[in-house]
Amino acid sequence: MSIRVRFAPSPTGYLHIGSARSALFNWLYARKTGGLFLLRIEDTDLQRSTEASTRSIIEGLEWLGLNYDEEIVFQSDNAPKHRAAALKLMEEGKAYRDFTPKEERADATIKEGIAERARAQAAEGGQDHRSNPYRDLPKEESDRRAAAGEPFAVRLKVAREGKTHFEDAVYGTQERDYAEIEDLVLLRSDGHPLYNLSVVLDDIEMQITDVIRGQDHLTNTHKQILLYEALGATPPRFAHLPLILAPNKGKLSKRKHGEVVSLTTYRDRGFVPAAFRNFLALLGWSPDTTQYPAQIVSDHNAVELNPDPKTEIFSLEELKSLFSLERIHKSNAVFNFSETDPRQWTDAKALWMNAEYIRTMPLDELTPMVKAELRANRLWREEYEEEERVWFEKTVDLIRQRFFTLKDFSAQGRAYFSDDFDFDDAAVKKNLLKEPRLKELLPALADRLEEVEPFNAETSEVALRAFSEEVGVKAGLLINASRTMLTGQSVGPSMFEVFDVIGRERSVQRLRSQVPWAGTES
RNA sequence: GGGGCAUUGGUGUAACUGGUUAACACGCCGCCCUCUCAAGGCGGAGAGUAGGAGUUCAAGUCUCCUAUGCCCUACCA
Repeated sequence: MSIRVRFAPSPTGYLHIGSARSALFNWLYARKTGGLFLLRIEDTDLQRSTEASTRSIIEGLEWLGLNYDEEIVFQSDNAPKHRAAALKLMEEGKAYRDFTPKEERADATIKEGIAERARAQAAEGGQDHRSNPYRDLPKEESDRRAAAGEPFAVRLKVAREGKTHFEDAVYGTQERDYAEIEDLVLLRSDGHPLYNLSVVLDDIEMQITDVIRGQDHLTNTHKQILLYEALGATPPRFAHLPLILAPNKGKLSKRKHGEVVSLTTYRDRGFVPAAFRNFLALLGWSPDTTQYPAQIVSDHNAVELNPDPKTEIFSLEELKSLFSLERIHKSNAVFNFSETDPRQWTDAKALWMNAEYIRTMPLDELTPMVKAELRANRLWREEYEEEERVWFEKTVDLIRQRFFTLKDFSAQGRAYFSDDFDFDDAAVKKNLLKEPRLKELLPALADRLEEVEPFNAETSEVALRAFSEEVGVKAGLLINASRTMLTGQSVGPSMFEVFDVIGRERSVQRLRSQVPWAGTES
């Protein structure tokens, strides 16, 4: 039977990077095995589910390049079936009506409530999960009370003796005594089916063969196994993924950590999808490096692996071919970032990887992203597409070497695409104001450059060096001053390459500008 | 309170069925290159594998205990 896996997020907010990684692992597994990757939106919590979240989840998957097969399943559509299944279990004597009045509890105190109740039970001489008074209520009485309109929840009747077990692809053999599992609620008293029931039923219906999900569901799995058994279905294989934690090893949540946990943040802050995907893949999984530089077959295509055993840069094809459930880790991974240092707003390795992709990826894959970035900042000109395409690509290729995100193209890179750019104060101070003569030297340099023919990196260098010798100043002085005049910054590519790309006309014009000196006269 | 899972430099990870001075990537520091900043090259600091006990000729790898963290324990998902 061919592999069928699913990604089943609940649309109660942005797509969390941990969920994104679950999606990625599912996708990789499906693509590697030639199986199918399905999407199911678990929108059974009507209050919290929003259409906007659903959209953002789909967008996020698309951004990461994780295409799904078949139609999206909305779990809420299946609620009637889930209800019917629960009722059927009841008829078969595998579930029962619980007429205990519903206990209302505030979300905030729920954890305390659980612990408190457990402690109380322990004090009474041990917890007995089979002590529900309605568990063995005669059928006639149960039916009568239900018919009379008394509200009830439906609970699974867990056997008194026995154990559940399953083999987790990551965590190994898992076993749990029935005594430790309560008679879980299948249907709320308002008839609403609950999570464990819905998941199991949907996974059966979608013929899921492998459930790959967060480790937070590891213990829930035992309950689900019980349901598979009650329903007479074969459980799928399970693979639980380690969690992604915050730097303090605590839970990574939007409430506490803000936008770093949201996948869309990475899109909005200039990440290349392939880079972030690559980074996520290495959180909780690592390839079997002993296989390099072997050629592996995936999707029936031979994939040439990067022969460098030290690299952690993997293309999608490489990830697909290298991925295996066996090499997923058991321990949680820390997502390292600083909440106070803006330069470390996200994991340093992710940032490095993004820079690595930006400077090494094929130019024709990068330019569309740069185009989108420039366009969003009104820096894009249609000429870049046609008559100035060569210039555009040359410029992108030049400046990408020291950029970290796509945002840099419109920020630090602004001066290459527009005459309207800002001067960095520190740069002006360091490269221009320190030497008063520059105010006259730079326009003079402009005069020289105007005569150079042709105008390019080599000729501008010759001209500048000759000029510096003539006037008796170090070439570096003029070079650094020029950089600031032409780009507003103190750092950037080799100055002569910059001259070349900015062009004679704009270079000369900017060198003659008095703007940086304006207002500095004492 | 009960149960489950985990624990290798700051972070991500490696280390075949126990076998030389615990490896790599990111980060950090230094040197080289140099017009700046990156990149690149070279080098360095940083863990004796959470702690303890045991098994063994030999333990990061096996066993037990402790600690810590995370998850579950809900008519949430």
